[in-house]
Amino acid sequence: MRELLKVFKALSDETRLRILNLLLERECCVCEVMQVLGISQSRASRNLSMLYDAGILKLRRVRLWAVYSIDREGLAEHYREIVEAVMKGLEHNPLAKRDRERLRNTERLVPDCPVGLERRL
Amino acid sequence: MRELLKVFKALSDETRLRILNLLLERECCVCEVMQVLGISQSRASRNLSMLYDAGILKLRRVRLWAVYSIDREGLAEHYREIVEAVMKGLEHNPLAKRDRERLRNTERLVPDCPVGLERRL
DNA sequence: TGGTTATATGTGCCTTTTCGCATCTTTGCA
DNA sequence: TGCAAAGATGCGAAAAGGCACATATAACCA
Repeated sequence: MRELLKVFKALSDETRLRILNLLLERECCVCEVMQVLGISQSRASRNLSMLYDAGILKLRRVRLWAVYSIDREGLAEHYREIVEAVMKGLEHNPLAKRDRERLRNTERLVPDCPVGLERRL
Repeated sequence: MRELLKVFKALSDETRLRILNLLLERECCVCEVMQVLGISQSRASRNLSMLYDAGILKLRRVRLWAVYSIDREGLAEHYREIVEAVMKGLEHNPLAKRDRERLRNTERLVPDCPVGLERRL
């Protein structure tokens, strides 16, 4: 019960749904999330942590970066279905579409250098 | 996005997960929920309303009773999958099992008379 | 070693959620 | 018509959640 609750609580926040929406496209580091969504660094970091603590994300460290992605292998099957439901639910949402587009227009930060990211956004 | 958020918010509360757990067994009226879970009338009513407002439940009125059940037909497919995930997630949970058992030991209230319910609980 | 960058976290403030209690509404029945 | 039972709801208090800001930590590099 506690585990299930943690997952649902993790998913009942707009910021975190927007983050998950990005990660459904591809893995992201904290600063990509923060810049694509236009939110503060602490906000991005903390919300990613919450999704991580709920077991939805996994973390890979590359040099200075913390690269988060959806933990499809680690997730129990029924949780994976919940994540799929998020994808379907956000497929046609305008804000989610815009976020995905902004992410696509952002050059990969990891494992390469973030030079110039500021300028592009 | 708002719709999805509403569903997840509806599911991120222990009381409401316990209610959903009961309704996965069978339809219930407010006073059954309240007595099986051992919670106040206003709490049962309000939490059922929240699940209803999120589109997860449907309502049928029988005489004085408000009989709630999971709205499997009305739910979009991906939401139905979320509800299934709740079922799988609570299958082996001790509290959820105990609740289901208490519900099974409760004689149907609707459409018959609730006489003696107090005594049995 | 010292500075820079990416991320994590402590703190305080504000908003939202949840609940009990009391009250109101509706329905059914005498 | 009047009473009783089931459910809904207004309200205030307590708890939980989310954020910005400041600061800490850790990795990398000159």
